[in-house]
Amino acid sequence: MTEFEKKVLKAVLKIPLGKIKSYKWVAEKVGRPKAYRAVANALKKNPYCLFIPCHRVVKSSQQLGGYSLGSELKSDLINLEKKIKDMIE
DNA sequence: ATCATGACTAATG
DNA sequence: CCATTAGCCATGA
Repeated sequence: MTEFEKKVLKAVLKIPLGKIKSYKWVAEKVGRPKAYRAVANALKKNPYCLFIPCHRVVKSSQQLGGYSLGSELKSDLINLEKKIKDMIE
């Protein structure tokens, strides 16, 4: 595991329930505003889906990006979390 | 050191 | 809205 990857994962862990952030946002968070592409690589390499909410990371245009376990699952998870959030509030 | 590879982005036609 | 283009960067071979 490289330092860069750790930083990325840490940043992703901070994304709150029901919210989504862009790859660019993560890149800036780790101090490398232009490494959004590398960020995508890191997420792809570390499918710790149970602990790292990588499904909350989408494209900058709010468009659903990719997902190692299938983009449909990704959107499902996003909607699910949204419901959970509303339910709790 | 060099090269190819993306879950990308922004700009342009 | 869709296609193309150039820029960008960590990572592995």
